[in-house]
Amino acid sequence: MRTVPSIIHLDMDAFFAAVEQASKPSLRGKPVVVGGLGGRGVVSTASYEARRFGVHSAMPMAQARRLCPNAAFLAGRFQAYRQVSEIVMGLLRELSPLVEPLSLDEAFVDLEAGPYGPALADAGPQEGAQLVRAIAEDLRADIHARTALTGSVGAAGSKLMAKIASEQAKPDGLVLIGIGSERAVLSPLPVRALPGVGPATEQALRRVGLATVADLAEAGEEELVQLLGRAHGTGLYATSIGLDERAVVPDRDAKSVSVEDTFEVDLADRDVILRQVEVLTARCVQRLRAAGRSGRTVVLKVRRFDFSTLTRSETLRAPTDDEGVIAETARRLAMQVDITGGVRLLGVGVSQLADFTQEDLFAQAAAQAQAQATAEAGEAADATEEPSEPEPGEARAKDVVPPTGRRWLPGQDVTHAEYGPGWVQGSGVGRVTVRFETPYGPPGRVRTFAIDDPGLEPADPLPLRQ
DNA sequence: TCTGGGGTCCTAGGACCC
DNA sequence: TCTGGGGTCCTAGGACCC
Repeated sequence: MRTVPSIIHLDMDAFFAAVEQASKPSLRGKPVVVGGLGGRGVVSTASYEARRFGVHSAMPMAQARRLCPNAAFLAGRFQAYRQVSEIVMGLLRELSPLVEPLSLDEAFVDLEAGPYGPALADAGPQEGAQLVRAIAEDLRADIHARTALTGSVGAAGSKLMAKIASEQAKPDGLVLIGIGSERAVLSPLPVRALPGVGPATEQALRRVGLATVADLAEAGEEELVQLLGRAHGTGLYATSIGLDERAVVPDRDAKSVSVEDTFEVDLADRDVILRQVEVLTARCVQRLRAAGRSGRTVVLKVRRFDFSTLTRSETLRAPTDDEGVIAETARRLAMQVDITGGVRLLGVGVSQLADFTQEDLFAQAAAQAQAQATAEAGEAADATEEPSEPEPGEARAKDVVPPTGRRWLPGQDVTHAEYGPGWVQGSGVGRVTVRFETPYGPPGRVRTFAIDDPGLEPADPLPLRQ
């Protein structure tokens, strides 16, 4: 048991949207919505200005446009977000080696394992809390100095309470929850405020009259297990009384790698679907290899026209990172699913990951043998089918990039030979509109070009601070 | 113009082994 | 001859999180 609130949770405020506003001076103080821009896109992050119109994460983009037509709607720039994230995580690692990132914009830090650990251990509850407060305020100031962004920090004696504290600190704030005051803080909260309680659990609890965290604590472990099952029930009961002993764990290895695409138009043709499965596999394998991993279980995900979702998986005899093997497996799985009515999403994933090292030569050999076998099996199967050549110019869904010209996405970084760095404000009917400004200057001017203007090129994101 | 993409963890049934 | 229980792996689905 800690005597000092030495676990902190950092949560950057409206992260993606805030990076956009920091990058693009003309958008500061204005509603900004980052997300999928296609007909089936959803909001990833809305700036606080856009939230005032009711726009929020996971909302269909079409609805966001209706609610806030004057917002800037931008595609995500993950390269930029990653760059900023690395700076922020670096600042956290100065506080402790125990940094556990939850996403690009969120992390736990255990201060006791870092340079302030001894001081925190020696301090009484009062000075300890003061020290944590000072550390956290310095951190927030450093983050702003280095990235021009704000983050909110919660500090407490457990991950659970630190996370709840950072939620209360938003935006741009700091909240400490003193050791011993956990239950007082938790009790009045709606169950939905607890991590792990989503719409389904909230409903299940509401049906038996449990609405607040105090209600859960009063109901007791027995009843919650009855209601929600062993793991969820015991976990939720512990949570309701403020019990959480989980350690801050850095460097967690990924357990799966997957890639998926929702298509602008449902796919109805089996051959088109198989082609897309291959495209997805290529992307999946690229990421798998980049991570230096191999996988043993191949998973195909299909979302049908009616949004019903199914997965089919196959476990190989040995882990592999061979694109041919994984593609053949995924294709085989895709042959098994009923596609009547059309398919709106396809995904390919790999799990049961292993590190590919020298001692895996056996596994590699086995994988190759398997590849051989499945290729032959595939040929045998194909022979019974009518192999249909893809028609040239056949309408293939989605990400088939137009053969000529480039696709300019709103928000994208560009540079022009004459006008310098800027970003794409919009494009259509053969034109692209660019605003020329940088994170370091005043709002810039807009110019319009032909989409194939030879002076215009995609560019890397600029750092937010010079 | 209904509903993204990348993950984690849990449950449950059947196969298989001891 | 009849009856069994536990552990692990595989597969499918679902809840949840950011």
